[in-house]
Amino acid sequence: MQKGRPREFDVEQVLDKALKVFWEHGYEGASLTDLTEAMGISRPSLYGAFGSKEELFKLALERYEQKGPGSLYRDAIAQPTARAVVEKLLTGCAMFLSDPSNPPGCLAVQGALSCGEAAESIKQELCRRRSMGEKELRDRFERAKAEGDLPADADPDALARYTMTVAQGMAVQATSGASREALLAVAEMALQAWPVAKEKTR
Amino acid sequence: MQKGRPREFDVEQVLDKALKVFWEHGYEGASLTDLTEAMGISRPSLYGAFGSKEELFKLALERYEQKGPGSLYRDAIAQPTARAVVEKLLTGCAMFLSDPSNPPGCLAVQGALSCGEAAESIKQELCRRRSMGEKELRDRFERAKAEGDLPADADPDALARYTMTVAQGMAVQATSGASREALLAVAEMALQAWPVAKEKTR
DNA sequence: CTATATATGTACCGAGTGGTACGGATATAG
DNA sequence: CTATATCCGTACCACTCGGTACATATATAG
Repeated sequence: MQKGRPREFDVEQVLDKALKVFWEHGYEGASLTDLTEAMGISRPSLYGAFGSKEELFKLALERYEQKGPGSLYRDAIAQPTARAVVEKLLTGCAMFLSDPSNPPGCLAVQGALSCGEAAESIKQELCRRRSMGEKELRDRFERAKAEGDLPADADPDALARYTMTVAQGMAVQATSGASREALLAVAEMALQAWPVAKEKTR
Repeated sequence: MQKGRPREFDVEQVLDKALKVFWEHGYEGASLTDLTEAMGISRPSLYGAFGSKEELFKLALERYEQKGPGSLYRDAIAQPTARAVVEKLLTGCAMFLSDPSNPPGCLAVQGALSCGEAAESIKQELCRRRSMGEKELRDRFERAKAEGDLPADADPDALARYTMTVAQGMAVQATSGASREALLAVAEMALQAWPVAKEKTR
């Protein structure tokens, strides 16, 4: 066992509280006072356990992706067809973004979409994560194209970007108060744009 | 003519500078120091001419909508068919969001998507403006439906929300560095989802 | 000219920011 | 027990935030 006085709080538990605050107010909008009050610990305890506000945010972000988008993307990409991938992803987004047990919207979108100089690195980190998601989709669509599951003239790059655009737009909508039904309707509507494989058109 | 010492700067000119700063860094991310330096005036001059940071932002926002989205929406809604409306709107968004003479992205989306308590009223104001845009679209689509330009089973509400979702997603993409070509491709892709009038399907 | 009204620059305000020094409390190791 | 290591709470740091008091400069009105 560890030497010295043991900490009086559960790290993952207070990290969840911090995540919620960042989720609601973004990186810059969440002050240390907001955070420590929600987490129920003092500032020195926070710094002792997490290092800095920036590191705390990154840990909260990892926890966020682990709980939400991570499994969502994994499940989606595992679907047998490109269309099913997008269907799963967009309906999953609709559900997740409007989950009443979470703040509305997406941390990776609204966490630091625009910010002051101090948060520039956070902004770029979030941007990087979003483009990683886009890349995963693109790779999946490349494969679908090779498997004949997408038309030969399909553009995996454009399809991935379109899908991410809809997902990110849904995040903005959710933050603005859109209902779950509304988001699901958007997901369904977005799917109408999906190209059909050649076998089906012939 | 006005009595007293005349101001030594052009109000609209410095307002444009302020707009640019808000556009790049959002409401909270733009400090008074950032603003006054960009505008080339002192703090008391700023307060004398604009009242407060919040009022300055609202004036900049009006100027923003006047220069950009305002005419864009007007032109789009004036199109003869619902499909043409959306085509005009989304391609217009793609062009505007990636206009190299402006900061990338959309002030109404990224200006205060999430924020601290202090900016809550700004956040809600932007939210209100976005939903006004959505309402304009919905009304236009209602009309299109009545005119037989949209199928009888079309859902103007869902169509408007879908269109706004894509537009807002494009704003996030633009902020993240998406190129003009990429945004135009998204707009084109999004149009594939558009329902065709019954005459054409029969 | 004087009186008045507005703008400007300097220098400042209180409040809040992220972050920490330090002493006392609480655990294990010997 | 003592020694050591870690944690906690108070109280504080320098800095930045949005906003302003005040004296001075510059215009018009009479």
